[in-house]
Amino acid sequence: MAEFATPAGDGYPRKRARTRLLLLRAGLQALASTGPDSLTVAQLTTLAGTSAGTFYNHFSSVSELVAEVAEHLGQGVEIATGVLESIEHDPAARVAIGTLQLLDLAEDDPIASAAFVAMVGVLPDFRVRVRSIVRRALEDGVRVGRFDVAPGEAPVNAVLGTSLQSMRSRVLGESTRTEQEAVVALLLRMLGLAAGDVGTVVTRSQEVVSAHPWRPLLV
Amino acid sequence: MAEFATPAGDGYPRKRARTRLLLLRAGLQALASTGPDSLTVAQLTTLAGTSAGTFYNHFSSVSELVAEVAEHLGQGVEIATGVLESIEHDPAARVAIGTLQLLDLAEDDPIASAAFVAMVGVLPDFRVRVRSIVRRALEDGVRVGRFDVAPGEAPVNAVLGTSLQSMRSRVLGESTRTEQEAVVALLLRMLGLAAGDVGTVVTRSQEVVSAHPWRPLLV
Amino acid sequence: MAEFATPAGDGYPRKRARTRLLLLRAGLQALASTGPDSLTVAQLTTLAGTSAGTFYNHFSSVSELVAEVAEHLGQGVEIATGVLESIEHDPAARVAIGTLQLLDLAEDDPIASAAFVAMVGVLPDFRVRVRSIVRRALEDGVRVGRFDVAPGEAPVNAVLGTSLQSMRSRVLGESTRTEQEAVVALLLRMLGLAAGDVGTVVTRSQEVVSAHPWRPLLV
Amino acid sequence: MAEFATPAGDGYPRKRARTRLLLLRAGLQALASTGPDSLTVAQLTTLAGTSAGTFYNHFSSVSELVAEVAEHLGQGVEIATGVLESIEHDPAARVAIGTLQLLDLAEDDPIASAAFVAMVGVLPDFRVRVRSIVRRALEDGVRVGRFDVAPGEAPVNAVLGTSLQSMRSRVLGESTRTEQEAVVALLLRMLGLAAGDVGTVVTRSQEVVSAHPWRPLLV
DNA sequence: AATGAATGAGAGTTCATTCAT
DNA sequence: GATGAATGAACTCTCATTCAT
Repeated sequence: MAEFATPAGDGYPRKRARTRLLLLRAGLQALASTGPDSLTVAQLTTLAGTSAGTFYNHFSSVSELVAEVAEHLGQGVEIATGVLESIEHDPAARVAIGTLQLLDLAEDDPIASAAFVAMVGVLPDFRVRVRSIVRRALEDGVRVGRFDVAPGEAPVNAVLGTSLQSMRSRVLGESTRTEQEAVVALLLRMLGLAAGDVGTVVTRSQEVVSAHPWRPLLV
Repeated sequence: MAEFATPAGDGYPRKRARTRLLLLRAGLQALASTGPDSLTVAQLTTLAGTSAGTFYNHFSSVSELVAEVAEHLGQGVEIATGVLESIEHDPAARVAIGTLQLLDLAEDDPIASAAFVAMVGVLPDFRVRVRSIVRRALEDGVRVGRFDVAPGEAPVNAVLGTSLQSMRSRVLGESTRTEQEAVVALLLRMLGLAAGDVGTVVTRSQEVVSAHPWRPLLV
Repeated sequence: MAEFATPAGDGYPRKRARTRLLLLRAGLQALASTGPDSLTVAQLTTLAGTSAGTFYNHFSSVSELVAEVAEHLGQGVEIATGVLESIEHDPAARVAIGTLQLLDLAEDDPIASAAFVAMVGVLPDFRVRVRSIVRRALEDGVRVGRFDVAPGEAPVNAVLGTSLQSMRSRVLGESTRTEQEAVVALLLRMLGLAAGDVGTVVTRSQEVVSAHPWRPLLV
Repeated sequence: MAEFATPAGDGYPRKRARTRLLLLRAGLQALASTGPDSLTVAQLTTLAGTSAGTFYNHFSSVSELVAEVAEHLGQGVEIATGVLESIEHDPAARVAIGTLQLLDLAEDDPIASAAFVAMVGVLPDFRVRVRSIVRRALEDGVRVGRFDVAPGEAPVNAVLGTSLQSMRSRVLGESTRTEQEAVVALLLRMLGLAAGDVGTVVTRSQEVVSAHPWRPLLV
């Protein structure tokens, strides 16, 4: 599953931080299978191997922990986006790469994937954040003439909905890994990328993803 | 919101049936804002204007009620699909019409829409049912040469994900009614419908939907 | 199980009485396995094949029904005692016969037996009634010189306790039918019956019981 | 009433153990007046002065608590039996002493007595345990020639039934303390102890009981 | 007379939260 | 800082009881 890096350093602060991380990881794991409202403190502390009292030493409520998990994940996505923008200037490829990274995540870390999908569906802040990233990528694509879509939420919903549904489908075992390329090709065609470019972009994006896999590693 | 028709007839059975419907309606309404696992009997009975004891006269658990709501809704979708198949032979138009009906629902009955979206996301049986309908429509389109997609789950996920995300987006107030056509146009382009046909199909589908609005009215 | 005789006659009163009997029988049956406090209306009406409303047409509460069952049973025991006094003048034999009748009941009608034992343990009125019968028999035996015990509750408790415990033991399958005679012989020895008379009394009592089996048949 | 010793020691474990004991004591007390199936958590926690949540911190259900009370009591009886065997070698005296101890309990701790009687009547495991003790004592008496009864359940039922009924009778105020000796004398005569020995055994047993009173003190 | 739908009080059980250790 | 015992509110479910049919 997604990992929260254990902080280095020593002494008390280090132990405290470690416990906090254990709880955040537990939160991510729990969110994979349980809606944020059904999450219980007992569930979290069992997964984290700590006690109820300790939980409240770190968070004042479950929803606070959930918010923090979302914050970490949101930052992770934005950081990855920043990296992507610095290494790939073609917006079409960026969309393809981002999508492929998400689909890869569904392969390699079903727990983090399920949590990610659920959070987009349910946490308004997280949802806004992810949508903004998608929207910006599409606008870039239109601006440089790679995409042909009217401004608005329609293509955002299409890209986001397709990606999330494909992730969920993979996590649930409905679809197979081999369909990843097909999904990306459909998205590019939908966005109006010239038909002759679709194959090229997909292929190149695959390579980039191999070199830059993404994991929602949260500190 | 979606309506459950009040049964005619008289005497005890009628009263019993009416109460049951009040509870089912309450269930649909509650599912719009609360995950199926967070639903409480108190919530349902408050919405339905009955008492806890009465709830258990009709259902043995909340999840039984949820299953029944899902069953009703699933049947409603299938019936609507049957009607659609009988009045429209172009699979591309059928996909467009179905999508428009869902987007219209998001306008006219946000509660039923939200519940519908949540249920596809969370209830396995319901999910399978809806996916089957989508898959069949796409296969029809490919068979008659209107769509150009490889078999598999990728296009199912794309169509379903886009539609659901658009519905949710509309319910949440993120997007506007005027983007409905854009969504459908994107879907048709994604499925490989000849570019010149997209506009025609969208326009005609709009007309059909005006004449045949859909409401998940459950008996 | 113990039977409540269905009243003859016709018209409504007859039907009403029949329903009442069905409920009383259900009560007896239920008391065999459930303490009077754990008895539920639903249990009774299910056993009786009627509805909750009907129950309240006949009894104002479960405890009223229980009291009525006890009253019936108490009268039944007293009637049987009267019969016994008229056909057998030896008090020792009367004690033996009464005990054997109870032990036979444990064979032939475990349900009525279990209910009987439970009721003596738990319903004060019923308990008093049964104890009085035992006490009178013992006093008679002392008066005519068959028994040799001091007045008081000690022998009443011994006879009653031994009989009830033997019944329960038989109902639970702990002991066998063949031990009936042994129980009676122990009782007679305990009460001080001349050793040489025990065998004779037991044997003769067996014969009487064969000719006069007892069933707590309640009208 | 019977006492559960408060554990010494300190810190958390001690408090936890104390609460547990409060609940067990409450269980014993409640069992004196209520059948095990009618016991409620509210009843127990009121008696124990704790809250419902606390109850479930210690027991997963009422029946688990009941089982534990029975286990404690059963062990108490067995320990007392062991002591008795070590201090008194005459089986007839042992039976007399055991009975007297129970009858004394009815004087001194009506609550524990009532619970004891109810438990023998209703809890299979407890019942088996107590019967075994009685059976063993009787077999010993037969083996050494003090008792004259045929093997089987009949004398077990007689001794147990008489003792329990006498206890109950005393608890209910039907009989008096002065009848204790009479009960024991009846039992010894019933078991076939030589008539001339009965008085001696009773007298000596009284003395032993005075020196070794029994209380089902449970740790 | 019988029925069974509705009711709400109460029982069992869980869970967030506090606090002494 | 971590622990886990205690708490009570909230939830699920049952059941006695009423009443319109």
